[in-house]
Amino acid sequence: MSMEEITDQEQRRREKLSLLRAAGIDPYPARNQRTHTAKQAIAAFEAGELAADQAVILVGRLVLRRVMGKISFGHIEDSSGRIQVFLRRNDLGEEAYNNLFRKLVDLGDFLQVKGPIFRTKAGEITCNVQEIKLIAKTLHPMPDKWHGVTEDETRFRYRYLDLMTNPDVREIFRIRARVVSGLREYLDNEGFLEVETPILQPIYGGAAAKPFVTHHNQLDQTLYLRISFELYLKRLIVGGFERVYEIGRDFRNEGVSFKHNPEFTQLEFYEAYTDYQGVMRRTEEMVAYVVQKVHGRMRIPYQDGEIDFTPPWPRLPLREAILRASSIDYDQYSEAPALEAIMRERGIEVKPDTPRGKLIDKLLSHYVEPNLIQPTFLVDYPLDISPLAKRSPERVDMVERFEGFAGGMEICNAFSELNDPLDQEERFRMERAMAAAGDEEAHPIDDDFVLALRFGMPPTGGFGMGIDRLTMLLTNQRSIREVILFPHLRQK
RNA sequence: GGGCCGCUAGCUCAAUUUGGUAGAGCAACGGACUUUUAAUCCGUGGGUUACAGGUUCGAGUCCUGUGCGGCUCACCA
Repeated sequence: MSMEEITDQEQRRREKLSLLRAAGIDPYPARNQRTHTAKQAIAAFEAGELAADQAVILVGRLVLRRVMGKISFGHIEDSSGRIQVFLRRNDLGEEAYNNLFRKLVDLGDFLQVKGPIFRTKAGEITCNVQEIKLIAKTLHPMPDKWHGVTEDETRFRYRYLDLMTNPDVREIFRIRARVVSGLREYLDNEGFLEVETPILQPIYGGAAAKPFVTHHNQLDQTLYLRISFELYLKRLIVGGFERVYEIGRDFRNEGVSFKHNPEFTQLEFYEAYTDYQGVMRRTEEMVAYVVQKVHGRMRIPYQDGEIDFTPPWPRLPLREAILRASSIDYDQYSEAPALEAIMRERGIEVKPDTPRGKLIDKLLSHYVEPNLIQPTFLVDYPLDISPLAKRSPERVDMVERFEGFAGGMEICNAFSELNDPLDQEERFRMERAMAAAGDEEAHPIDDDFVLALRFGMPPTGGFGMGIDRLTMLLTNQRSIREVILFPHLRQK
């Protein structure tokens, strides 16, 4: 789309702008009037609340126009919807009808119209316009009135055009807002305190990811955009809040794909005096609450099928899930090289010297994740990819952790939080060893966080969920770009 | 980062199997039209075919490179 050059069509609109000004009409007046939205006017008419000669004042964008000589029909659109307008030269006069509406008003312009509501012969509820006022002139021609814009690049880069012409897209973002408010409502009702923690962090942590790096000029300090909220929220549990949550943006300096955007919205909550089992129950209850609030039912369409969010969701040990899907029992391969070898035999690309936990994670995403369409919890994860989770009492190499899946995607991750400061210190040392061995996503040591744990943190369950992915599920979208208003794109 | 696909008028799309004057609908402009529904009818203008090279008498079409986008693999959530 060319935004740089002035096309002949835009040139004509600019000429109209001059003609309007010459006629003493302000094309961008500061004020307008309005008595009803389009939807309110239609509802009031249908309810018989409007007298036959009672004028309403409507505003909106002119989106369709049918000029038939001395009468015209059109549709104006506001955020509540569209309403038909009917204009007659005999009512409006030559000046307003011919010189303004027919000659100087274009599709896309914002209008204020005043007149009574009636029903046409064809049965459409319509405003019989007696007065018309231009309240904002557009200069660029609008997208096709029927097809709108369809090319993804145009839709994302100029999202306003997408929203302007595609009602389904507007609906996605209305649902997204209800998802977020539903989560807040659930957590607020359960006594969770909403908090805000630093986005600019001197030490990043709480996830395995590469950060964005920035710099504070005056303090001459390196800062990282957060990759999670975890370590700060746990400090608040140490401080005595028992239930806290944050909804906000995380930043990860990694690849972009249909399910990854460099910045994405995350919900994390931490709850003292519970464990990962308690968090699992809360997760299915919370998601079910949101699904019910957004859709009014538990079964919703997704891709070719349906997803049923009715709790309880199946719990399946990670080892068993992988065993079933691949017939590989990773407990039979206690050393990474052996596991690596069998994976190579199966034709899975594996980098040499990948740690065992990462191999298991790869088995999960390769064999299991795409097939987990119905909500499912996988439980009991390897310790070496979970440096902040509490050890399983039964096995030293496992932690009390689960991930939730639906629609073939991971949507959440949670565990019994590690609150043993000395164990945490040791885990950080293991991460440092991995970093030394070349793992760019190894968790950096955070001594300040360990200090907080030394002051004592109660047993705590913690949880994180990608809001974008939950929204994908609840709006039946296959790409994260469809649920982020301005997804990341390369500069043109 | 690798592989595959795409980019044509303001918008949506065409353009005979290596090639022969780049078209349509909507939108715009001029005209007709007092109950239309993506109004209809008559007429007119609008293009550096993403960009840069190359092959050819001749390139939207074939070749090479670049940019942007999509899918996919790798990486990840």
